[in-house]
Amino acid sequence: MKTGDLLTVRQVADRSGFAPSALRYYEREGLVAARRTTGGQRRYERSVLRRLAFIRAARNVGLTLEEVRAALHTLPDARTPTRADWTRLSRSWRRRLDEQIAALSALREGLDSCIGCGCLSLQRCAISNPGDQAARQGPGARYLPPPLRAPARE
Amino acid sequence: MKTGDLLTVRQVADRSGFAPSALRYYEREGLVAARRTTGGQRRYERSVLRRLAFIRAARNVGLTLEEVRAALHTLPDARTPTRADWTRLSRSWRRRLDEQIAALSALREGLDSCIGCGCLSLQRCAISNPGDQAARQGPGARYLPPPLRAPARE
DNA sequence: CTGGTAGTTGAAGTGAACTTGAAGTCAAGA
DNA sequence: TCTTGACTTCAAGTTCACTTCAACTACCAG
Repeated sequence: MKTGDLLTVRQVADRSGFAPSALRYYEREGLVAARRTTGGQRRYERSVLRRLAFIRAARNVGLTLEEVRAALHTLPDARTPTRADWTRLSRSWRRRLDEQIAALSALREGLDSCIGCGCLSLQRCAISNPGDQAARQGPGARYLPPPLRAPARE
Repeated sequence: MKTGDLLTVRQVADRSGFAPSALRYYEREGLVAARRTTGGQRRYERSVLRRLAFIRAARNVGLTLEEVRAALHTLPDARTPTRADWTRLSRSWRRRLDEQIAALSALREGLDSCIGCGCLSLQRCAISNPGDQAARQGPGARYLPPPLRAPARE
């Protein structure tokens, strides 16, 4: 199982926590790259692990793959990204986290004062109408997607 | 457009913010109920609005429809749910919100101390491994889904 | 009674993020 | 060299929460 300092797909899968199928998918989507053996098998550089850590972190924070791709495209192709590169990338998450925490806190406030008291009003409820975008006139509020969950255990 | 005190699908859609198609979907899924006219058209009782407010709130908090259905099934069929019924239902959200906020805060801590400093480690990073479920051996960490977002504006 | 808007159904489509399956190829230890 | 397990590709399937479509029917103001 010696492969110089290049990693097989299984090794990367084991160390990153992503399934091989996900790694192939990410490659198709341009999120990670791999070299090939003469026989066409993937061989990953070690730096892909940090990249994958970034991807997982970003997903956990709630970014879509599209956003992740955009972020990764701001990294230099030529050289291995430095600490400063990663720091710059992660700065935008900080803001996002702050916003998400604020949103959830608002919801919790609303829970105490609104649903907790039983008023659960369509017009004013902070939970059914977060951010006080109360009773949108148009086509009505769109889908507001899923949250951060505990990692699957099984 | 007078319909006694029963509401048409359009009226419910306008007042709840859900599209008619979503209302039909929820009915198929057993989340809301409607009576029918002799011609087969839906007529909703006013109480469906509170039920829908509950559904939207739960979705915003991040519950799946499956979980919402489970929650709604604990409501009494016979009588109109009381404030106490709704309060009981919403209590579990409180816990969920607390957990989500805690998770995000942990992520933010991790951001400052881990990615912020450039260490971004697969083994220890609080962001790529939330809750310190570090480096799961098995099939690897599963998909950890999207966040709470700002409501669509368009 | 007529016309037009609003409503009905069932089936199929959407999009994100992958997974699964079939059919075949490569790598490496014995 | 053989064999076995790891790997390859491409296409299709999965889940969630709906939306869209086609074809048809109901409701009700005039």
